Amino acid sequence: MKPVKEIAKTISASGLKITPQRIAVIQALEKLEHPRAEEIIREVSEQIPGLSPTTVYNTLDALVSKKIIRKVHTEADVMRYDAIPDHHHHLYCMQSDRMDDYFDPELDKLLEDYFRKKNIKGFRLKEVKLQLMGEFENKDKTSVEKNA
Amino acid sequence: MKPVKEIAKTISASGLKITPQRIAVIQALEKLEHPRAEEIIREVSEQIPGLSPTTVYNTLDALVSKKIIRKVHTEADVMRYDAIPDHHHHLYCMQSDRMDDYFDPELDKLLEDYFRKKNIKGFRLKEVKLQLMGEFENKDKTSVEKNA
DNA sequence: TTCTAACTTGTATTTATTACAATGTAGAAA
DNA sequence: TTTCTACATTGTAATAAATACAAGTTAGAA
Repeated sequence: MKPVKEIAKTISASGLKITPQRIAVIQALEKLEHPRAEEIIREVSEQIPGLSPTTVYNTLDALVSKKIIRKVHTEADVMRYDAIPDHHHHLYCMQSDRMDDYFDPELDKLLEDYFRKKNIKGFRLKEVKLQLMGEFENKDKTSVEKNA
Repeated sequence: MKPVKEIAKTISASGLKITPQRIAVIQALEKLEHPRAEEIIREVSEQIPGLSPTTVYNTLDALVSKKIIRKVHTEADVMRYDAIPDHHHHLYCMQSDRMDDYFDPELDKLLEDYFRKKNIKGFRLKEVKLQLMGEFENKDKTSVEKNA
């Protein structure tokens, strides 16, 4: 676990104020593995009785905006559905929340070859999904179609 | 848009019963782009007044389990956080909801080269995130560490 | 045509997250 | 060190996505 001093420095360097809550949140983030907010709240509450869940949400948002931590696995907080069951990836723009399909058999082949050679210890790989994060160059939904 | 007949056949072939609600949900899925449940509910409600949101959720779950459609962008419905701001990917097991970090500079290099050559029309790519879906071979959290 | 498992509905809950007003405090400036 | 204020925290309440469940309905097999 990182020393408190170092954590404090990181917080301070980003322009945020150092508070016991923030330090504890970062410590929890390091101790737990990809925790959800609720787990962090539970963990931090042990050290800081009377902690408000709102504080944890605020803190997480603040840390994310300063790029000290990341949100993972999803950018939007809701489930989305896809009518196309064939294997494909997604282009996604966080600003607009727009998502387009991306087909690229050449890339799939490349990845397949790569992971056939590379063995990930302790993990049986079944499927590789890519999220291509970026920005769409115009608003027209049909402009990026089946990206060949 | 696919003809109703074909949609009906797909539903039937999977062992599910053909209902107006299910056909309308699939049509909505094709019309809308990666809709969230709420958008589907709104769309389908126009054709089927008195539609229950529960039906849409049930239908989506049924279609997903039959692999007629997919859930995208997230498998769990909650936000998760990551203390490591460095670029890395994730190993994820849907069954256990376990997620591990995955570092692979060689792969990143490969992808960087690939996308430098390949220009995605209408999209300015900023970051490539991989979700490696599969199963962990044992329950020990520390067994898959910094996967070299 | 009958019958039953499968499906839909509607209400009530649960749970994650956000809004907001009041209070408290970190840390810059005096 | 003390003061001061913008930034943080708290707590309550509201919102919204998703689920549970009991009751009624229907697809489609027999």
